[in-house]
Amino acid sequence: MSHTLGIRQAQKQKTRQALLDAALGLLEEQSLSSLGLREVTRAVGVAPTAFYRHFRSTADLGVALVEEALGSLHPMIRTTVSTTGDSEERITRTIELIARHVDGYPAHVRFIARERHGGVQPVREAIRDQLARFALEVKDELAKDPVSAGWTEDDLLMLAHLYVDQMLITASLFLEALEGPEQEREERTRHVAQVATRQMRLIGLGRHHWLD
Amino acid sequence: MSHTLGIRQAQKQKTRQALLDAALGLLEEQSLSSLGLREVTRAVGVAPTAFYRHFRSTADLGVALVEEALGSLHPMIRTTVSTTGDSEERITRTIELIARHVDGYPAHVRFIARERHGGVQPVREAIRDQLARFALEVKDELAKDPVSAGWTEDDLLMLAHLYVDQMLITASLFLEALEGPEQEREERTRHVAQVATRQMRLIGLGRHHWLD
DNA sequence: CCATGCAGTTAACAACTGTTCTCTGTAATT
DNA sequence: AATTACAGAGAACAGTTGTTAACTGCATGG
Repeated sequence: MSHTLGIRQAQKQKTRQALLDAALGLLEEQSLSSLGLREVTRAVGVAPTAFYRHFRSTADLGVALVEEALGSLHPMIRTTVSTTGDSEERITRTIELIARHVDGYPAHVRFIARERHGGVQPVREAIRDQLARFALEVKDELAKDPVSAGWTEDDLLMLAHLYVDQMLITASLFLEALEGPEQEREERTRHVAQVATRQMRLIGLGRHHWLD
Repeated sequence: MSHTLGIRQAQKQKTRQALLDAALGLLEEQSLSSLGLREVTRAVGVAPTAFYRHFRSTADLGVALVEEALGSLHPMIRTTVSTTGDSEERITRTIELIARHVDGYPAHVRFIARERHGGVQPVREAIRDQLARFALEVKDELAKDPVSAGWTEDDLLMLAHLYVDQMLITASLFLEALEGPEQEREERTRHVAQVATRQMRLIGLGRHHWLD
């Protein structure tokens, strides 16, 4: 069912993506609410008016960026949480996967962390919705685990939210470590991983004794 | 040692505070990186150039706002964490205190949540430093608790950070509940409190079984 | 009581912003 | 082959921005 786009539509998507990429770059040093439409088009090398062919406003572009940054992440979440092995192994693998993701898409991570509580309402809402979806997916995976026997849906969901928030905080800390001076980078990254691992371990302990 | 300010200095501090208040108000609907100096002075009813008598830039004003929003919070933290009673009582009281604080200073809470990962580096750093101080204070209080016997300093600190982050997330959720439509407000607030309580309880459980 | 310091004002600057309208070239459709 | 649709260019708009300079009035310290 994948219809090959005509030259026309292909070129359009290309500039659209260029706008998204340029915006993401500019957002390393500012927030979305101060991102100007002209600023973005200038970075791409296109006329300011061309912007309107793709987005109604920078807020609209922000929502598209949320889609790009989080939309493609769902399969990864599912496979990560449902990975086999004892809980210690699972924690190590999860932390490692977060670190790898931050390494691969630092601008995406920064954008989500920055705009989650940022000044643009539609973007905040889009992020909140995506994270709620993540929490639901994590909940479903948690439910499959024998440890979750006897848990109510509500309790599973509150634990899922705890995990999701914790993963976001960890990702943001990894990012800060990356932004620091090169020589401290490795040590800071290791430190973040070590702390995050123990926090996850502690939460896991609480999980095991929840029904006592 | 409190020297009564002259008429001159008193008036200066008055306008300075007016600038801070106006900025905090304007920041409800945008981020600091898009806050204009003229915008602030206009809201106060003062000439744009007067701004420079108090702050070098809006980033500088942001740092001052961090001080105002978090600086006065330290005594509260100490007394809260060190409050007596069993852990269930302590959790209830902590959540209630957070809710009360968000109710009393919503703009401050919003500002911290928004700019913690925001686009202005000096402000991010100021918030990070203050939160690190909080974590240290929480650590000190945790250390006094008999439950912490045998814990390493590192483990106490990682738990303290977990608590601080959790408190911030909870505060932000309370704020979102406040911002919603009036009729849902009470129920949403109750729901946030309920989830946060159980998350704290689960972390507390993990804490008790940490040395197993 | 007079001289100084300084919070706040006024005016002007070049540079920037979002948005509208009109136009052009060319891929897509008929 | 002729027509249409539409991504992008270009120019112009009124309004905004941060920053500088020179000023005014008044509380303060000698």
